[in-house]
Amino acid sequence: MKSKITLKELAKLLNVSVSTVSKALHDSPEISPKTAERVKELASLHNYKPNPVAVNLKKSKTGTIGVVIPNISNSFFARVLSGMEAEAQKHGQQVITYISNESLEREKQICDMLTSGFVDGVLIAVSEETQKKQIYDHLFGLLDYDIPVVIYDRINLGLPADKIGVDDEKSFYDATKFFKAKGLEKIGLASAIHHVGIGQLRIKGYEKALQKDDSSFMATSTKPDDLKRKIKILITEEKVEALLCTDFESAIMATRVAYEEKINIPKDLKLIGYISKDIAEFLTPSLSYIEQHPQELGSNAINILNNRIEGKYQSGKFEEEIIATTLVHLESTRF
Amino acid sequence: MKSKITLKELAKLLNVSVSTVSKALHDSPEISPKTAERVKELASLHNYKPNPVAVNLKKSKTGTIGVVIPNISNSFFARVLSGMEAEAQKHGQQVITYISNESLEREKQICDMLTSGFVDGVLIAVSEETQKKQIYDHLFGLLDYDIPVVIYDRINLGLPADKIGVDDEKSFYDATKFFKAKGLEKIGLASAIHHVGIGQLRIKGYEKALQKDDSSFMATSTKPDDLKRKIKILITEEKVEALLCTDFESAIMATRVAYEEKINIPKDLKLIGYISKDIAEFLTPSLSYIEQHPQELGSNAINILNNRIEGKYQSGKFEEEIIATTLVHLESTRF
DNA sequence: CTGAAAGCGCTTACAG
DNA sequence: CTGAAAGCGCTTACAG
Repeated sequence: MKSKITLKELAKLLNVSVSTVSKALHDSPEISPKTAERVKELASLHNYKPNPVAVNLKKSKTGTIGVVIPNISNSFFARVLSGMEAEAQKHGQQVITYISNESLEREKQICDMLTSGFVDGVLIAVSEETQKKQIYDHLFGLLDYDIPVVIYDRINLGLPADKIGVDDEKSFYDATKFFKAKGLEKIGLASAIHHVGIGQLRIKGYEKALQKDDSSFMATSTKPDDLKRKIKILITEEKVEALLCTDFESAIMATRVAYEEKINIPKDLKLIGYISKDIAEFLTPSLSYIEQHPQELGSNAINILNNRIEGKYQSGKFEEEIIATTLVHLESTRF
Repeated sequence: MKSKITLKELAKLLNVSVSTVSKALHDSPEISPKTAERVKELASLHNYKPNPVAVNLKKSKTGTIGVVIPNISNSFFARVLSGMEAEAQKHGQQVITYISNESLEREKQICDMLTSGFVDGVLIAVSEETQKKQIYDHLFGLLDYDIPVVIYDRINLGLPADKIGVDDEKSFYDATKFFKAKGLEKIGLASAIHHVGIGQLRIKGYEKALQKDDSSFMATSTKPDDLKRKIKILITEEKVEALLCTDFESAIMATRVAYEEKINIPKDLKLIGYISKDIAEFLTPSLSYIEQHPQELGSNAINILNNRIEGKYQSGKFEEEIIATTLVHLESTRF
């Protein structure tokens, strides 16, 4: 076992000062080529690596970014995290992950802890509970401590911070228009997240796309049984020709109801869901979905945060980036 | 904005020394109650929190744990991470996430970086490529630097480190026996991960459970089309009565083939998959699955690592914990 | 009971 | 070109 060697030990072995070693390893022009050579040789022989904790203390930064995730089992957030991690690596930064489990209490604890200075900046998607109760004191707490914060995905909260999100409204506007252009008249919507911001935006897009004389058909509920009942009414009684689903639960539930009621997808019912690619492609039939480009969202979030950290943005003015979605057609929208 | 206050500033305001402040905040018996009181009051007034980077430097530790994940979109690993994060929080530790994307090269970079001392210990599930090529030098690199490593989930590599995994072999042994007990004779297996350790263990469990005179029926391939073709043969020509699927891909593919061939699940074909609860419950029909208790795996992994870090285990002897799986029956195994 | 000093491992302005 | 010194923010053995 090679125990980690320090600058001091290296200096002693070389009979030079610690400062000389440090400068040599940083290619300082102050150091003679000969000395630099000697130092580097021994350093690489001993596999010297500077202690990051010491470097960070000296530089008054941590080199890490805190990411707060409401629910990691949600494949969307998992992919966002993946994009963040990849981008952070490029900048030599570490990603510390915190999972709020959609709980305000947990989110408060996390934010509170982050004010101690564990991270150089924070990326957060607020929990459902936080959105519902609209309590944002803990976020202001971070801002008070001058810790840069970028809000991602769930961005319509009116907070004074940089934001990056997905074009939720337009995605459903476009999807609805797509069906109308195909001549469908009864276009429905199902949602288990109608009570949260992103759900509302998607619904808004749907409603905007309908003409004044179009009726809207909505099945919304957070309770599976209730949602199922409502979707069943839409499909069997109202006989909608297409259904837009704002989330995983409602999309799967719609598939299920169609299966149970022997409604053929896509012949009798077209379906579009807000679900992730790996699942959409594997469903039976495969489900047309709205691609949100989560990895891109993640990597861009890191970049916005880093720009903020490096003072590249004007203070008091906030960035807001919206990522365009893509409607991907699979079997469930085959005409 | 409250800029972070330091011990030194606090000391100056109180007209005492830095040492006194530090001791007072740590409830040292050396300090008079009166002074302690004064110090704590001012500290809480200014919301003082020790700079974690400085504390860590002093204590020669980082307070963080590195977690290497092959694929975060895999819901199993997402849940494992969630369990790790929750447990780490209990110990006041931070989780730094690294995603290898099943790439040996990336995994090497990560391990190499971790030797610099970013973390107190590492939890790793090695990538598929690493397993296939059986190159473990980078892991020995970590061990050389005396960084504690716990290998999770993909544990049958013969490496000198603590391990925690799932009882892959027994899970499929039990599942096969279950079908046999129900009187089924043609029990098949489908796999897209037959080339990696955990896949092999699951297959082994299946084979062990078959009597000498039972035939085995296997459809294995990493290529979707090829796998589909083979599953189709099993279902339509061999007419297996039940199918055990070792992974998400094969489970979904089996559902799909059954659908396309108009084979009714569970009437004509029983299905069990190694997929996660949230997906299993939502499929149509819902898919009986093997629960691996990923969160428990995650939290136990943290505990093993911490025990190792704290020297609670004998060095040179390694822990190996196996978590028992549970077979959860949903619609696809209804008799 | 309080404080000066050393030190964790590094970087960098300054002196020589 | 090299090194002594100060300092990042903290903790703790030691002296008084």
